[in-house]
Amino acid sequence: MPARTTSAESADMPVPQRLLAVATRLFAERGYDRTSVQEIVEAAGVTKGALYHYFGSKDDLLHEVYARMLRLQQQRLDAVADSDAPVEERLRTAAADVVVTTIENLDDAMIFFRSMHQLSPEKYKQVRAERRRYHERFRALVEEGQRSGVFSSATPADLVVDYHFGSVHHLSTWYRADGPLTPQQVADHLADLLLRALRP
Amino acid sequence: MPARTTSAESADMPVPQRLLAVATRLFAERGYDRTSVQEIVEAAGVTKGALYHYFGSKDDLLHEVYARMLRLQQQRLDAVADSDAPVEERLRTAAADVVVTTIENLDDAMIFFRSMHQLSPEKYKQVRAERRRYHERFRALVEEGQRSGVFSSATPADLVVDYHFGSVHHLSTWYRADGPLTPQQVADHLADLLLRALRP
DNA sequence: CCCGACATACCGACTGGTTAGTCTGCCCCT
DNA sequence: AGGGGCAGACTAACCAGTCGGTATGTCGGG
Repeated sequence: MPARTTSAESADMPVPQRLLAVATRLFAERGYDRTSVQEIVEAAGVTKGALYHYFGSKDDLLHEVYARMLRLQQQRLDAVADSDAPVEERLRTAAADVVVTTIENLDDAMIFFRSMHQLSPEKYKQVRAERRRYHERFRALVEEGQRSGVFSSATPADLVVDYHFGSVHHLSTWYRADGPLTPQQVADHLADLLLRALRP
Repeated sequence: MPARTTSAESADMPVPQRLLAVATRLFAERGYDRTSVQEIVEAAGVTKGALYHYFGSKDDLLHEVYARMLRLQQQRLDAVADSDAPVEERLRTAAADVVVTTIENLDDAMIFFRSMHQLSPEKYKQVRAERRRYHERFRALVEEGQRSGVFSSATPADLVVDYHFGSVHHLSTWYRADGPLTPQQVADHLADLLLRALRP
């Protein structure tokens, strides 16, 4: 048993998942470019043969991380946006939710915002498109509130959304699990800042 | 005259500056790891000998970009924070100013937030330390306003600052020079959002 | 006024090491 | 007995950094 691996990425997990879990961690720690395929397979306790048996390329591994993250967040946003609570509450919930899920998957988020441009051009395009869909759904909430007068229209909805997601990206830079605030507390604060900025 | 280069990075600029300008552009376009020293020297119209005559390593080139950016922004923040305008106005000016200078040096900013972790450990530490100094100066403004009651204390100053700088980081992802808003307009909007979020 | 000594600026071939991805084949399960 | 799951050696392409060499310039002394 060489080079200790973290908790659940050990021997009992099926090889494909194990590879993905290890790759996620290493990409987050060292970055995509600086992580060699050799390092990944060693940490997963297999060889290159296994990796290329399940994945077409190193790039595929990265893409999987994105697909997983995008699926999760889009799903959760849709659920919130489709509810029939007042728009104020829907936005607050959505804004806080994306913060919590980002913190809970901080490795994925780190990779997302730091290594996105290292995807192959076509996969990059695809990820951008899905990202935009998410973004637009969120913006629709802001616009709805602005039209109905619940939110101030002083700032274009686009900018408001970019403002908020900027802080979400930024989370992986400063949030520490051993810090004083729980994910939920951070989320509540950030959602609160957004809603306060939007007060008429 | 091979491979057209952009405007001012051409033959009349002294070699060291030219190398730095070209490297900045390429790092922003393709990322640090994916830009080879060979590509840099070719685009600058010199050879490796020249590059290693002026710079100790590829890493040095990256560090220069950071040093330039940090110097500029710290200088501007200090000037604003030291003025004797009301804290509300000082914060608004500082918040808008960092947005404008970030947009005006979008390549540098892109590199900053995407390639920082590719610096050698000691240079990385140094950059982080200077960055923290900047951050703290900014936070002091928020805290001052909170103590004097001009700003709401609902959110810890730390979080407020991270919220705002998140959006600044994010700028290089979405801001386009050919978009509808001028840098100053974006800056005013973002500063406004910050100040509005801080209303008591 | 010229000559040699030394320096600065740069060239470009080379090296040692690393990398993603391939291929052949073994092993085990069905 | 046949195929999925994997091992591990191999290859071809790079890459950062080095090094000996050259061209141009500068300066002091005879």
